[in-house]
Amino acid sequence: MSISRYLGLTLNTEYDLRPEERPEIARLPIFSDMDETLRDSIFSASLLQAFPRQLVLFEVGQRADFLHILVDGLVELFTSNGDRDTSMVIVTPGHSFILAAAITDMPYLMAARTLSTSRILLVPAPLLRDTIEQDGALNRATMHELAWDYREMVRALTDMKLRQSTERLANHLLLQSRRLGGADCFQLRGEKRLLASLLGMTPENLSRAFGALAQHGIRVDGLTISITDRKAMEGFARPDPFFD
Amino acid sequence: MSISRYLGLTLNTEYDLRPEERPEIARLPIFSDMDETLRDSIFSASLLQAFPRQLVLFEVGQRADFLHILVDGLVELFTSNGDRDTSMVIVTPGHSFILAAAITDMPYLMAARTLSTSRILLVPAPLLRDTIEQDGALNRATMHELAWDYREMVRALTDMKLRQSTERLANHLLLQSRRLGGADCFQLRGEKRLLASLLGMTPENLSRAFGALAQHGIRVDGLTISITDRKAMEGFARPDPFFD
DNA sequence: CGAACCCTTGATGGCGATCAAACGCCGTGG
DNA sequence: CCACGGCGTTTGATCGCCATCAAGGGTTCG
Repeated sequence: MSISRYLGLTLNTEYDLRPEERPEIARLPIFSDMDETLRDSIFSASLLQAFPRQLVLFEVGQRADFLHILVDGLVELFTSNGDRDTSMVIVTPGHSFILAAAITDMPYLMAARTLSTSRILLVPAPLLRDTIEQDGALNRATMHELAWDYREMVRALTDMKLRQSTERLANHLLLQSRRLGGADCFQLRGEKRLLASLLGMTPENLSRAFGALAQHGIRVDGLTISITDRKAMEGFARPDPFFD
Repeated sequence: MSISRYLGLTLNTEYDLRPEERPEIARLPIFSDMDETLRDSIFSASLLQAFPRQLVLFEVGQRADFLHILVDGLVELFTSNGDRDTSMVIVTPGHSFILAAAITDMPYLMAARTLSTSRILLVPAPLLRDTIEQDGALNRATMHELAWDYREMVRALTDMKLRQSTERLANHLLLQSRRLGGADCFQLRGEKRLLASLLGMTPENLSRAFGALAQHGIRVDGLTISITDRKAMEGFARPDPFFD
């Protein structure tokens, strides 16, 4: 099976997983606890591919022939409605994507594009489904990842339904800070227009929302965010203790 | 283990699963293909409970001790933000709910209440997790249900981000019609205010949206919906071929 | 019969989208 | 090296969708 044919183009960055690369991939959460023999058989049938930035990996509606696992780089999952489109998830290294489609053998509900140069492991979906049934650890890991993705979607939907845009931004920033161990200063990954789309707003309003948060303990300089008054920030954002 | 203690109240409708009820439950999609011995051991440890309508089953943040499976009735999953709340999912008979929380052993992200008198099977979460690892069919069924729930969430989120309220209503009605085999006339389940909350709008605007759809081939009489001009309806709603 | 409660309809206001223009940054090409 | 053009961001002005507030009609239930 050729990935080039699957993608409809030829890239010289396509190759089978090399032996020296396997340990790095094997440490990913989804594979780390599984049986070594089965893991090797998955790796032998998988392909590690490097993609340039801004490349569309697949479109909505295609069949999910491969589970995608982002080894490094950055990937955006997005959907469109004809005229308008919106980004749904930002995939960070070490995470799989379109797991639900690969497991149920159904068409993608989201399209994917690389935001930066990315290396992606492509695991044939039928092999994944077979191996899941033979290996309890892989099974658990897959289930957990899927459950986690589900919870992220629940959170994004409640965010969209219950909060207005500036509150969404505030909570997003607090969450980013928390994920970096409570850092008061950090960098946004990617352009602001991407963040705007992720939060369900326009770039113009994101800009205004950043301005409004200056009153609540946030300073912005380009892509670097500083939380100057965490108390004020939390008072404005009212993060949910179970979600955020 | 007492469900009454778990719920913090005593109801005379609590009992272990009776032998004559097992065949009915065993036909549910999640159990239908699994090993009979394991299924019986699950049933022996589970409880079938009847709840009156408008009862809150659990709140956000509680630990997921049981997987819930709705045998009959109607259940709403909802979240709140302190002052405001919104309904996230309507659970119909034959489906499990809070599967993600039960599998990952994490707190509920959504609360649940019965919309009508409901019978619910309560499966201890640890037993579920153990049995999933022993039974491939249950494993597959669980994974599929979880993946399906995920896809429903993706759909709801894109709906909220890309469409305005009247379009969401129109597509919801078309989808209901499709799920009933293309019926041109059907009944809404539950009150309209519930539908409004599910679609992320106020009851007032839902009413106005129904009025606006009169121009596009919809007639409403109480809870009965008639699609009088399907072409016009689809022209207005522009359903996505992969989502809707 | 009255009291809730839901649904509807109208009036008003606010949040956020759209349109428009200017600024800064960075690439290329003269 | 500088001029130019493209693109992302910012800021301002305006418009539209939708929430809110308010009131009236219908139904259900005590």
